[in-house]
Amino acid sequence: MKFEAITIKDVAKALKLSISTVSKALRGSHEISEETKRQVLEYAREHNYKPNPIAQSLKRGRSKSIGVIVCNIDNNFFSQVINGIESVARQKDYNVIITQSQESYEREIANSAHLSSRSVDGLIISLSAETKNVDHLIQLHDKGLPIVFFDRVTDRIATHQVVADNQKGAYEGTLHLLKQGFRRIAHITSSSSLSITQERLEGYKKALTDAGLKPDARHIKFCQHGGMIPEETRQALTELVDLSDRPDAILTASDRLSTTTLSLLHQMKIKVPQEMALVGFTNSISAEIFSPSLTAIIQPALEMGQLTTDLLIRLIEARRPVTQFQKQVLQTQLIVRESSMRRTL
Amino acid sequence: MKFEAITIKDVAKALKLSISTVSKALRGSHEISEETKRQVLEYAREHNYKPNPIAQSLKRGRSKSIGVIVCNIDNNFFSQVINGIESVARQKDYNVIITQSQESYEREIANSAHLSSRSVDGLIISLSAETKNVDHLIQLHDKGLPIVFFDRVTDRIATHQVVADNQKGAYEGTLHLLKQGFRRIAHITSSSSLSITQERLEGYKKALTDAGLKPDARHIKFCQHGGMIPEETRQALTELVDLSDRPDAILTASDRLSTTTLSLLHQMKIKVPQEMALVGFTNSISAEIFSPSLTAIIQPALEMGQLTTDLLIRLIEARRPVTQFQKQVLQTQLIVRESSMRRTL
DNA sequence: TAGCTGGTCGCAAACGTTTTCGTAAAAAAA
DNA sequence: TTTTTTTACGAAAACGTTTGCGACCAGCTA
Repeated sequence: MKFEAITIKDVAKALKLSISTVSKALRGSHEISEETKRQVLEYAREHNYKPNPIAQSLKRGRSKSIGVIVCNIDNNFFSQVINGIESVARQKDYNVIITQSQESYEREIANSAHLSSRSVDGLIISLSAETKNVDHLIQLHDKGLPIVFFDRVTDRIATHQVVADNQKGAYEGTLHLLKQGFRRIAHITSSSSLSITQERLEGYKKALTDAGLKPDARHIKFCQHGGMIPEETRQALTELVDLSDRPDAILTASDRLSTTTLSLLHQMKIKVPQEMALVGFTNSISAEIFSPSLTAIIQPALEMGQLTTDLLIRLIEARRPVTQFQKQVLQTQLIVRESSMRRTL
Repeated sequence: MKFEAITIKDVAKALKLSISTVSKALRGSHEISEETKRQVLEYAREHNYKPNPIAQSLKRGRSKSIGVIVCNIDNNFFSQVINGIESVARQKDYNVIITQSQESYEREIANSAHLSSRSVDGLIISLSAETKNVDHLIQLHDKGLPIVFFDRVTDRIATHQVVADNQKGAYEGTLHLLKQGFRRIAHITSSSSLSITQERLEGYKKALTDAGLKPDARHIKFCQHGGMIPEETRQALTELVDLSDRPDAILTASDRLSTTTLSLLHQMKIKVPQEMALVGFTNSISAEIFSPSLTAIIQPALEMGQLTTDLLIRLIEARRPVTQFQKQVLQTQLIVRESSMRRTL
């Protein structure tokens, strides 16, 4: 199977011009007469000439593609972010190559190596739950690969970051539960090494403290694999439920954790919100039709993707080394629904 | 910003060998002595030499990447298919470039053109709801680009197809509703031009006919945009609800249609399943925690992605033109939950 | 007339590989 | 020893572009 395309050489031969003349004409060089340009452009259009992007990449040393590493595509938050990435990338004529780490450190390393060897011009990444060490990214960054982080970021690499205001989001979610009268509020969160985990945890603690409550370590459960292993979440929830002073509400820190927790509560026949209220970070488009409808802390996922990509492309196309880096912080939104109501609506 | 990598030339210079010797040594050619090979391999490993894939692509005329066009990534069915695609592609060392048509014919054309100009070695596609004409794909296929269809297929191009047994799936879903005692069963489906729409419609009709009921055209609603425009689904549902002999059950034909319909029923304060039962084609991982939990016809999405990719790669790597094409039909699975129960569980 | 200037265009190198072919030296056969 | 074969390597072309530079010609100036 061969896919034969017309090349610049064919155009040159047909028009009895040199290859370089054709090339310059196509790029509108001033060295070429208007008449010749017209001929070339016309012939190219008629015969549907498209420059071979691979040859261009080789020549220019840029591939016009960006790599993306997310933990999982099968998740509304990330798929929405990717929608944002794609929209900006397409508009600026970049390709997007998406890979999934599945929350695995190994796969994150493999993916980043693979992407860089595929000559992406830049990398967008949200760290995996297992990742504690970012040396693999530091190496790439030191070699000159532009990187922008979103969501799960690290300060060990000097570059742009795009995040939600996680602390505030968690604070508001917790505050809402407090206002509803819940007092023993637990927190199921992701790997403790993640930036989002730390920030959300702080917001959670701060809300409790501000309300005169003391955060209880037994009420805080970490899922090192970010909920990719269901058993992990089950374990965390079971421990909470078995506590002598069982919590009356839970704040979950991620999309997958939220849906898994709700699902497990169903299985355990624990009534939500009567026996256990729930507020979760989630961008699930179905949160409204959950049973009960789920009070959600929503991140502006689309915007995050767009902003991240915009920053990355600026980095890629910068003429001189960039030394000033931004940390963009976007606001979350709390949508109150049944799962956090003191009395069912 | 430049990303400097070590090239074969650097290796040659360092070892005082010619470029061709190094190249052959790296590929384990028999015409290079064991000693030289050892040296080259060692040096390459130590200095982390990676062949430049762009140069290789240019030389070989293959890019080791495959393009994917789906209507939407933000959807469990497609994201699971993509998981399948990715797993096989990665294993065979292919890159995957994912694009979304958003159910738009225009975008499908633009994406296919873009992907082919980006020199993908093959294309995986599930047609958009708006697509009635596949000339753009025929052109690419005629030029020699291997294509494999999944889910929403067309017979106008002679190539492999991977689909679910849509007719049987719809038949079983409808039959289940009938067995539960529902008699006025409506069907909300996608664009009538889609293969899946036709097949599911047939299954639905056959189940009714086999039960001695006559399919009623007023009970069948098409959404030309596949539910991407919420208003479209609302319109369809409203018309059904306003019928003098209002249906007592609905079979929805796609992931998005199912969740949207359930959501709209909530908004309309129509009790499910008491006033309106619901069975839907969906791969949503949250169907179990919907309110009520949603009876689902599940497609083996992961397998579909894997099979599709396997077939495509075989096509790409075929030494001689392939003339025998397969239509792989995978079985669906019906998961009965509350939304289709005559009496709530 | 001789020298300059602009305007057009082509030559050739370069990007990093792979691969065909040629060739020197070493080994084997005569 | 001479001839043939084998072994091990290098030169160069090719993939499709882009681009610096030189060549050529017309028209102009002095």
